[in-house]
Amino acid sequence: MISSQMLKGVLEGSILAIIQQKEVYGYEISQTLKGYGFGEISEGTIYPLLLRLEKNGCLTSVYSESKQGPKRKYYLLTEKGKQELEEFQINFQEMVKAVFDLLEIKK
Amino acid sequence: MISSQMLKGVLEGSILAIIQQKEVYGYEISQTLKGYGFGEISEGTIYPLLLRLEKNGCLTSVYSESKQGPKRKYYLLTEKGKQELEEFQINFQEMVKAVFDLLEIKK
DNA sequence: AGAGGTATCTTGCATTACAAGGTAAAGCCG
DNA sequence: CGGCTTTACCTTGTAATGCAAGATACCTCT
Repeated sequence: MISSQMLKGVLEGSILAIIQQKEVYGYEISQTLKGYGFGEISEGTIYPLLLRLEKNGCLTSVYSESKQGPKRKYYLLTEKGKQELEEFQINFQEMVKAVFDLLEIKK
Repeated sequence: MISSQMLKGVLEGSILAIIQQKEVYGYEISQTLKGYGFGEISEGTIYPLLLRLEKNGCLTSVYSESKQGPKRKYYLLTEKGKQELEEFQINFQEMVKAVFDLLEIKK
């Protein structure tokens, strides 16, 4: 499982990426992340992060009824959110390159 | 430049990797990291991290005179440090795979 | 003596993942 | 109906860690 420290700064971008793909709600995001191999991400992690991004202007949200439980809060990327996501992708690749360059030398 | 949050959990492993390659001292590590594209890593970041790893049992250190300045503190990996480094490599690759899988879908 | 580069370390702050817990709606089953 | 499970959202407090800022000290060159 991915260490909690290694997730910092990566989780936010990953969640933006999930939301870009389709309209989702918080609880669904935690399931999706698990499916991609992120392991069990606590709801105590996801909800504050979503609220932060919304307050931030990266996301907007809409409440919607559900047939099998309480209301769901669906999220959508704003223009700013899309920009953030692009910056994240560039940043992430840069970081991965730096670490790989470093690790490869010892082979 | 790589965001500060994205470094968390990555920097420790990267420093272990540098030390494995050769005996180095703290100040030199900051130069090396810059060379690999990590950007300017503050000494307020590196020294506490090194002390932590040493207290941790991952590193040992030796003071050595220098001809061009104050004494240098050289670091060496212990057996435990090598194990940590290997775990980091596995963990890091797992994380990168998860994020890449996620990002790739939108293409 | 003074300036600048080398080298180590400490203190306090900001960010962020998470455990733990709280609230509530819908369905199922006895 | 009454209790259990699942779904769904949120809050509070804690731990980890990168960093700015600053302190200390050695060496060389002018």
